[in-house]
Parts: sequence; structure tokens; C-alpha cells
Amino acid sequence: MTSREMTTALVPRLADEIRDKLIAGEFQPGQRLSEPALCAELQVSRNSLREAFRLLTKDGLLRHEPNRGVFVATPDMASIIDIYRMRRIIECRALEQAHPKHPAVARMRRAVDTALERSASGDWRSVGSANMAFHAAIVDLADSTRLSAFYTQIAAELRLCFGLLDDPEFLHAPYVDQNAAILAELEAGRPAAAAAALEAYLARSERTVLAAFTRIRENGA
Amino acid sequence: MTSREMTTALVPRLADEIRDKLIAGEFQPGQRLSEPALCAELQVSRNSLREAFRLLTKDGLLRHEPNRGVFVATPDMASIIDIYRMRRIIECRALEQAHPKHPAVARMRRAVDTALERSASGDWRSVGSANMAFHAAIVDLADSTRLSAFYTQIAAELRLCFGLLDDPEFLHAPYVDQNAAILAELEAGRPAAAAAALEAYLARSERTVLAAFTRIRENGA
DNA sequence: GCATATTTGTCCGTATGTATA
DNA sequence: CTATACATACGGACAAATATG
Repeated sequence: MTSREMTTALVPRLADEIRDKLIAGEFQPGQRLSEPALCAELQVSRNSLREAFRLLTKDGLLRHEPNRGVFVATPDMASIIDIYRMRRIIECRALEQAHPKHPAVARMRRAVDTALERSASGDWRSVGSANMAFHAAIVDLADSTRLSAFYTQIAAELRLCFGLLDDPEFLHAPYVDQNAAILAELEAGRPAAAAAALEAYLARSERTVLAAFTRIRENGA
Repeated sequence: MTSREMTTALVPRLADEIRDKLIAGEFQPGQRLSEPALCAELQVSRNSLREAFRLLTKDGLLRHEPNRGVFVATPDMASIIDIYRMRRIIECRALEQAHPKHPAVARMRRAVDTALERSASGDWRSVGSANMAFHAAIVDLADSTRLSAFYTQIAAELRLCFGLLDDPEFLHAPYVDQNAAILAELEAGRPAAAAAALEAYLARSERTVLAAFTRIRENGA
């Protein structure tokens, strides 16, 4: 080792770096990630890169084929359906049993406000981020760090799905108002109504994503 | 490589092996796992072992301290509370929205039957396993592979908590009948009643585990 | 408080099996 | 079928951090 700083652990940082590239769409889904190539690009050893690969594979962002290498995960319709099933279970229940004064409600409010703001200025990428933050806050209502961590992981996978689709306005714009309505019900002390609204939201969002996905597959392949 | 078989990947197998040792209570919680020692014991290289460590750390079974090594996770009361919060969210909802003819119901039935059988013969360790299988089957009712995988992971952590406690009969015996009652409600086409019974089950189980845990801490420390 | 031994973090080189051109 | 490229796994090396006397 010539001159290294040793600030924080290398491997998690490496995993974060690759994760960012993935959700930014820097790699094509299904693309193989060559170890030597990435080692050169990121200036790390093969062992370190492989350890980072393991973490991302466990996150579902990479797919590992024995003796063939790692590939960028290709979200398919089964994944989308699976993810939305999970969201219905977790988010709806967390919302239903939530206390209206829970600190996460304030984060939901902030997310809705930013989404409204950014959608007015047409910054759909930020709207998408605020949308994700809103639903992460819903999960936080359940007060389980493990559940929240799990949701964060799945959210990254969902972002990968979104990255496959092109039109971010079409994907996020219709849901700003629905989120606001869900939040209003909760703030008004009607968690059951909020949960019902969320159920409808998720059903509609799933249909939209699946439809967009189908269109892509028809055009692309 | 001198003479190896290369059937399946080494690292996941390694992780499974260590995981089994962990939930079997072969290592004390908080104990440091020395890399050289385990390398010698398991006959693997340091690099392979370290990759397995990463996986188990992500599962929450090991804790990593920079430049100090990996330690067996020490479940505390906060973890237990967190895990039961998560179980209430996921299991109750999965049960509530379940179809009584779902294939996982058959697995629930098998788990209840084996638990009854083994509790009659006093094999409390097997009763515990059947109990875990029962609740894993409940999660499978939601038909989300991601959710089921997540639950499997948390279940391993919960088993680590159980391993801290001694009296397995006290820990599992009272719940065999409750599981049977939950299943009966579901099979009778009353998922809401089943979910309510599960809610009561989880509340009681959490109290039992927390109480046993408190006793341990008072005696042990 | 200091010197030393142990252990981790990181990287390299290499041998072998496997997939693909 | 051969050749190439690559993944898998091993062992060794050295710096940095920690633990020990």
C-alpha cells in the first residue's frame, strides 16, 4: 500500500458508488460488469470489487451467474408485481396503525411540499425523489429500523425499474396530489381512510408502471 | 487449487455454515470471530471467509468494527421490540388478506401437526423449528419472494435471540395451541379473526421473550 | 507511556475450472 | 476442437490499527 488515507471502509463506499451509478442508469440492465474493467475504472483491487459485488447482489441490484460474472439486474414484470405486493402489505399496514402525531408525519409533509414545488417548476427528477421519500416516511411510521432498512433496499430496486422507463413526468406527476390526499387523511386523524387511499394509489401506480414497461419491451425488443 | 469439486459456490455455503453455528449457539454473543482461527477451522482462505462475513453482517448476525474485527451480534431488548413490530406489520396483514385455499396454508397445517407431535414427545427444539416454519408460511401467503426472503433473514436474528434464552419448553410450548387456533380460523374462511388471534399471539410472545431476556440480564450481569 | 506482537485492511500473483468465440 | 477470456479460490505480502506486556 503506497499512500492511502483509510478514512472509512473501502468496500461499503465502493458499493455505494456502484449503486449510485446503477440507479442513475449509467449501466444498461442486463449488461455484464467485467471485473478487470471496473477495477481499472474505480482504481480498486479485484478482491475489494468482488466484495462490493456480493453486497449489491444481496440487494437485488446485481445478478450473479456462477463462473460467468455479475450482471446488472433486469427488472421484469414479475419483480414489479412482487415489489408492489410487498408495498401494499407494508405501507398500508404501517399507515393504518399510525399515530397522526408521529414524527415521520412531518417528513411526509415536507416530501409532499417539495413535490408540489418541484412539479410546478417541471423538475420531475426531484419530484420522483420526493415521492420516494414520502413513501419511505410512511414505512418509518411503523418504528422498525429493520423494516425501514428493507424498504430502502427495495426502493433502490424500484428506482432501477423507473430508470428503464423514460417519461418521468408521466410516471410521477399524477401522484403528487394523491400523496397529498393520503397525508391529509392521516393528519385529520383518519388513518383507515388514509390506508384505503394508499391502497388505491398503489394499484394505480402499479398499473402505470406495468403498462409503461410493456410498451418499452414492445418497442425495444 | 489442488482437488476441489466446485459443485456450488463456496462463499454462500460458508455463510450458511457459519449461520448454522450461530443459531445453534456455538458461539457466544459478543464473541470476536478471529479470521485466522476460523480460516484454519473451516479450511478456507481469508478472502473467502471475509466475503462470507460481509453477507452475515448484512443479515445482522454479525457486527463489524473497523480494524477490530467481526463479533457475534448481541441481541438487545431494542432488537426484540423492533423485530416484533415488524412481525405485527407483515404477518398480520399477510394473514388478513390471505385466501384460505392458498398453497402456503398446507405448509401451515404441516407445521402445526409436527409441532403437536414433537411437543408430545418433548422435543422442544423441533417444536421451535416448526413454530418458525409456521410463521414463515404465514408470510408466504403474501406471495412476495422479496418479503419472504426478508422474513427469513429476520427469523435467523430472532433465533439468535432465542438462543440466548435457556428454557425452550417455556418459550415454545404455550404457542402450539395458539398457532392451531389461528390456522383453524383461516381454514374456516375467517382471515380477519385469524389476524386478530395472531396479533394477540405476537403480543404475548413478545412479552414472554422480553421477560426471559430481562431475567437473563439480571442473572448473567 | 512505550515497545512489541497480533490482527485487520488491502492488494497482488497465480493456478484451475468454465464458458464462449 | 482449440484457444482465449474470465471467474473462482488460494496464499502471500505489507501498512495501519489495536491489544498486550
